[in-house]
Amino acid sequence: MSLAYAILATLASEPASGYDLAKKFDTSVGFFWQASHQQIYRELNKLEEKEWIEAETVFQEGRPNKKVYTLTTLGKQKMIEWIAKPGKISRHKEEVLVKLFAGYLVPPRILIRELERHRQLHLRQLEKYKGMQQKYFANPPSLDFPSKCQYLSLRQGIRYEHDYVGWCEEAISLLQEDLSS
Amino acid sequence: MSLAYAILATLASEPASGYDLAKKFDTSVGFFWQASHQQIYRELNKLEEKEWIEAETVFQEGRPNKKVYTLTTLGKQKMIEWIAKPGKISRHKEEVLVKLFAGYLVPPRILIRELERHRQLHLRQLEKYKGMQQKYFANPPSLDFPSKCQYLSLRQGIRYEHDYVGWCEEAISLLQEDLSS
DNA sequence: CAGAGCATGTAAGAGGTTACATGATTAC
DNA sequence: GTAATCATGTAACCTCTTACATGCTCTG
Repeated sequence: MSLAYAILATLASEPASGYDLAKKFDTSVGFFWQASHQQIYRELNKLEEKEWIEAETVFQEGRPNKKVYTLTTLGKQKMIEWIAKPGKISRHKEEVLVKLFAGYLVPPRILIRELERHRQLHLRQLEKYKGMQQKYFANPPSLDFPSKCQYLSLRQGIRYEHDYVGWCEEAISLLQEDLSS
Repeated sequence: MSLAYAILATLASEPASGYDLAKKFDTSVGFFWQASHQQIYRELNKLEEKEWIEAETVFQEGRPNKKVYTLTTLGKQKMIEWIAKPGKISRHKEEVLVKLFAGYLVPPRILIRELERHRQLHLRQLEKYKGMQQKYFANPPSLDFPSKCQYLSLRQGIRYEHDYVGWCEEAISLLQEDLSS
């Protein structure tokens, strides 16, 4: 059900087509929710049927026409109700940790190599987020309420990636003691 | 596919029944991978068919019989191959952040209340993990290789929860400035 | 003229959730 | 006697991923 609300949340700030949404799910909204274009188009049809959003076809020259979706009053109301409703704690799934859990089956250097790879992937993500922070949210206390909300989403991403990199380093250095075997 | 490997990883350390596995997915393995008993039983059948695991029925008095699963040589080999194969970065989905992203639709106090709830849930989780760390992994450098691997999984959980609590506090204190509206 | 970007979809299958179903024993 | 624990499953449904499918324009 959360995908529906992630779409509504995005449409709340401005109307968008399925294609636009797919792009946002690769960047901004993508910090905390991912969805492929296939999922998005399917969900948009469902939401339109329920009349939480409405579509307007925009004719374009030199480009395919697009259907631009807008949040309806009903949709906005449903979004507000959902925000106010206490939510469950999100448990995350980490493939690397599954590997590590049975990591004693392979020589430590294999694990270290994989952890090093992940360290670099997360480091790259961290740099990207930090760049965005500097560019769009230079002075947090001066932001208006809507911007603060989105700034705090980005802050989560930054903290998470920073911490992940730290954990990789801790893990690598502990495993290095067993490198002889 | 990862659920299969999460089960194999668990069976690698000791044979277990579906019921035993379900319990572990609520505790230790549950730090980084969650699964319901329905999923587990379905997956166990698939893995038995592929001969990655094998079952032995254990007759019990006063209790229902159980099927205890063991990793086969093939299963162990598949697990080792999977560990060595470079994996993708796991992106996490955070419902609270979807709420925050459209959080300007509701008064700040609603958001603060929800963030406070999550702060407490994660704090409780953190205390639980810290307790486990003290109990089972008091002196990390002295641990053997297999224990180190499992210790590092727990460390991730601890870091994650600690950081999450920190983010909640940061978010709450920033939003408190808008509390008048 | 090749490749990237715009724009929208279908179909199959894997993964995951919720509800239903049974039945014995043990602890309070 | 009520609830929790042990033990295993089926069925329906929803969500998510991967692959396939089309066709136009703009940039290099």
